[in-house]
Parts: sequence; C-alpha cells; structure tokens
Amino acid sequence: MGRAPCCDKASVKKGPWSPEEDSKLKDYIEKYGTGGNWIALPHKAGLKRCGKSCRLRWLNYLRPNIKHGEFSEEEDMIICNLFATIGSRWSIIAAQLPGRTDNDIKNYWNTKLKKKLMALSSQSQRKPPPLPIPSSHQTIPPSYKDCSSYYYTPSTRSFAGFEPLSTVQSDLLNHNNTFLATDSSLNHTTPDSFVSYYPVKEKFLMFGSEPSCSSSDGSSYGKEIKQEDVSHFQGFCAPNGYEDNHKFMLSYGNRNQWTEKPSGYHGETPLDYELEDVKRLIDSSGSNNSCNNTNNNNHFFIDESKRQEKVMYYYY
DNA sequence: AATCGTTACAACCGCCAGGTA
DNA sequence: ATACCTGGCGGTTGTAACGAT
Repeated sequence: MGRAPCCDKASVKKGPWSPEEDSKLKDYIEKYGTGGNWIALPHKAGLKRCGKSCRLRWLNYLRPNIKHGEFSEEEDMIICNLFATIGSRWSIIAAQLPGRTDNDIKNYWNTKLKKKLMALSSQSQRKPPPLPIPSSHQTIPPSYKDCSSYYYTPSTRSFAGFEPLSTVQSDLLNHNNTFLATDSSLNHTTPDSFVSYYPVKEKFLMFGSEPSCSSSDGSSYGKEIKQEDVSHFQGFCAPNGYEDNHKFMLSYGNRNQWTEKPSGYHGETPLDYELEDVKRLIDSSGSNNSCNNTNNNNHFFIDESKRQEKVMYYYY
C-alpha cells in the first residue's frame, strides 16, 4: 500500500497568500528546512495550506535570491535560445537563469516575450531571399567543406562556415519536437554523436544550444547541466521550400548531408513566428552580451563568439 | 468618475515518473 | 508485483493593477 493522503483538500486554504502566511512559511523553512516532506510541512508550520501550495510559494516567491522585475535583453536572448532549442521546458530554462523561476519565465514568455517576437514577425511579412543553394542534395558549398556547419546571412546573401558550434545536454533533447539519431546509415556511430531537428513553421530553425548557468542558489531546484552529460552537437534541418516534404541537412562532425524527413517526425511546430525574428531579437542585444553569471557552480558558460553562428537554414 | 479591456503574475490543476509500503 | 503517494512540471485560470475611453 502507499502512503497517507497528502491533505484534506476541503480544509485547506486557497488563493493569495497573506503576509502572515508568508512569514510563517519562511520562518519555518529557515529554521527547520523542508525536511524533504512538503505534505507534512504546512501542519508543522501551522499553516492551513496544501503542501503543494507551500512548495510553490516557497520556490516561486519566498526562496532567497529570487529575482523579480524586468528581464534583461540577455535573459531574453537566453530564453529565446533555449525555447527554440528545447521548447517549453521551463524548469530547464530557469536553471540557466539565476534567480528566475520556471513560473516567472513561463509567465514572461506567455505575456511579453512571445508578443514581442510576434510583433517583430508581423513587421517582416516577407519571403526569405533566394539562396545560393547547391543543386545537388548531397553537396555543400565547396568552400565550406571543411566546416562542420555553415550558415546563411540574409543581409549579405552569403554563407560562412564555422567550427562545431555548441554543445547541448543530451537529455535536453528528449523532447517531442526533437529527434535524436545516431546515424548508422552514414557510418557515423560515435556513441555521443547525434543529429537533432528543431522545427519552426515553414522554415526550420536550429539553434545551437547554449546551456549556460546553473540554478541561482545552488539548490536542487532546476536541473544542473553537467559537462559530462554533454555530447557534441551539430544539427541542422531545412525545408523544401514551403512544402511539407522537407529535406533536412544533417551536419555533424565533418559530415554534411541532405536527407529525407526523419521517420516519426510529424513536424508540429512549437513556434509560430519566424526564424529571422528570433534571430533579430537575439542580434539586437548586441555583441557585448555575455553571461556574467559568476556562480562558481556553473558548469557552462555562453560562448558569445558563437552566438551569431547559431542560426542556420537552408533552402533548396 | 465610471466602465471596460488589457496586462502581468500568482496560484491552482492535472498529469507523470519515481519512490515507497 | 502492485497500488498509491510525493514531488516536479507545464498548462491554465483568477484577479489585481493599470490604461483607455
């Protein structure tokens, strides 16, 4: 059999927390900790609240070092990056933003950031410029053959190659909209190599993941990204014009290859704004952005030198 | 000043994975 | 082996604050 029920829902208080309740909860946790049992905590602390409610109140509001107020452009950028990479996994995103909670970020995204991007999107109702795509599906611009990946700059209509751009926590990618593949068909069987696909409506978007900072207070809240969890990551996908039948450019190690849409991929998009808008937002924060988080527990940092290279897309 | 619409955010709800009896 | 609890998470809702008319 299991444990006793967590609380009698009929007798617990709901709704906004009063300053007295906040004070009781804060005092209790500062004195005794949570004891690893949120369900028992409210009774011990003299609160008529559900344990879940206490936990939420503590994590989202009362916990030390919680940051409230405006998000910086740098934070915007990190959120956009990670959202584009892993979707709405707010707790993971929050773990990269010191002092921010998943709830905070979720609210911020839903109420402000998404609209900001949508507004940018509506400003640019335009087709992408024609691209100098290689005629063969199996080739890449010759001058970039030595590059692990390359990207297209719309403003200059040019390509540039770049180094392996980023790493990503492997378990970040276990996401509905993400596909992992060790590509045996390409004889590329390094255990930690994989290809990942991130869809964006009509175009496809690949952000090199920018795992950065661990949670703000060193608590267990959020997931820490550990270096050893990281696999080298190269990924790229591209649409076949505006059709559904997308071709994907795979890029990993020194290999680049066009391929068919992966089986099992159904292409529902997590984003409904344009890649360029996201990119513009990221670019708009300027070149002096850096992750200044000095938390010594960080396992990651943002490599700003790679930021401009994050977005790659290709048409053919 | 009153009303209505919008925004921001705190809190709740329901689901799930993992743990425990 | 199984039922069920707990903690964690993402989605959604409720409401106070604010702004426009």
